[in-house]
Amino acid sequence: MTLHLDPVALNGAELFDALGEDDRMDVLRAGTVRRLAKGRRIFAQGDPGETCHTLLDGRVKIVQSRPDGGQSVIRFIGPGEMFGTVAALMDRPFPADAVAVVDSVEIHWPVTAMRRLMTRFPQLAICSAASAGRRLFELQERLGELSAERVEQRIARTVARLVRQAGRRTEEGVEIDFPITRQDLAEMTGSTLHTVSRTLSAWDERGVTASSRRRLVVRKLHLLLEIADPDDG
Amino acid sequence: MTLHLDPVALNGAELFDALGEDDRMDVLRAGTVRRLAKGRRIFAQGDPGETCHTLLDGRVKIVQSRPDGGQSVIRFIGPGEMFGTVAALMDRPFPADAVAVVDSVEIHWPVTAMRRLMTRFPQLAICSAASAGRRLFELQERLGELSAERVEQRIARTVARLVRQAGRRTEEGVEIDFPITRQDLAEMTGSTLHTVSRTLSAWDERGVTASSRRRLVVRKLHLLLEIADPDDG
DNA sequence: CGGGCAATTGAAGTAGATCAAGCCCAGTGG
DNA sequence: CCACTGGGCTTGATCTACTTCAATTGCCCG
Repeated sequence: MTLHLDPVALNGAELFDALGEDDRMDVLRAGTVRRLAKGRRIFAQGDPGETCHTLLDGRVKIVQSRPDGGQSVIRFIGPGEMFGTVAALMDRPFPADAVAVVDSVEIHWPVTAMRRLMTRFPQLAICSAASAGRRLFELQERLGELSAERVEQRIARTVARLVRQAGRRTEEGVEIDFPITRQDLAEMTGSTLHTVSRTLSAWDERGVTASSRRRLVVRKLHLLLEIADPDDG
Repeated sequence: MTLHLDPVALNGAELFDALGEDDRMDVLRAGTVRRLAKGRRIFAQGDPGETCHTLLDGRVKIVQSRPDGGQSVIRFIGPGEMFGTVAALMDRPFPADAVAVVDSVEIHWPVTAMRRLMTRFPQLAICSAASAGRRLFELQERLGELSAERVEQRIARTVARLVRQAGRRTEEGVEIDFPITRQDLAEMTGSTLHTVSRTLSAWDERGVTASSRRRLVVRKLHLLLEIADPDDG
């Protein structure tokens, strides 16, 4: 089965925004597009980083597992975002697993091909550096939060971030457009599913959110932001 | 007073390792070398990122201050490392302060000049992307630690990292070669100076470390690593 | 020699982890 | 169609590693 190759599919993809349509087509042809069934692991922590990926549709979770058996959710990838690229370009093993959380579509390139493309289109190299920079800043921010803020505040910030990344307006409010568990939230905030559960229950009570099994709707964003940033921001 | 411009001074500097001596000289000439008295602030959080820096000698602390008044020590920079570069290249304000913790020497370039240099020597661009990647991975690691490990373990890891970055062999053991306070350690581990003080006291007791005012010597590295990584690694 | 930054150390309080028990609901297969 | 099963969620009770508060000491530099 062949998926159609539409250069427009890459509109908004961070890696390709700076390229013209013709160039995009060349880049597309050098890669492989494939469907990913929900739950499918795209690469595993420790695998040699030999491929660069960009998500075209769906949602992918990047999870790091720690020696003690615990996991950390590093981030969720949305359409247009690349992943696995930094590791590949640095010839390092992947530092985390990548798992499709819903049925998704991605395109991927062997790192050798990507290097060739980057030589030909320096914009690609610059974009990928910028993307690394953005993530560096984001992590720095999260590091500061994690060491200074209380759990509720961290959960609020995390949910607010998810709203920005994956919020879909509904009549009820803004819904996170992919299934997310309390456990996920716990692993993103350095907490436990128990505490997350209690927190969400309390928020539901107050009408801030409406959460259910794998589903999260923010009904009063202003209140959430208030919790995330008490003395305003 | 003119500091002499010795291309060899840049040996081991991550940004320049890939360049020949002639090219290095060109790069050097485009920048400004200056001494930094201990305590001197090189740039401040929020300043427009208009300069790229590389430390030639000494030690620089990168500190983020949070809205609530607290601070996070993001990292310490040693000779050869660059700083402020990612922000500058992305046209973002600096996300943190940079402060010289001992008398130091740095070289810095206006970001416009650095962009020109990077076009001329693509290696510079690639190196700086790689450097961002390394730091990205390091932060990911720290994020995982911070959310999962107990304070003592985090302090141990942090000290172990400092030993790697700034350890100097002495007859007593390995000494961190710049002045560091309990407060610094607390801000690096997301803890308080009280807890750090108690922890170091306990370690001193056991002969793991020998700490005093702004000074830290690791006497039994194997024990420290044991604490940092209980079930081996 | 004195002023202030760094560090120590005790005592008390608490956020949130951990332990424990049970419930709810979406699939699955008979 | 209904019973079963297991993953996801809730909620109470207890426990504890840290923070916070408070006081004191000691070191270094001017």
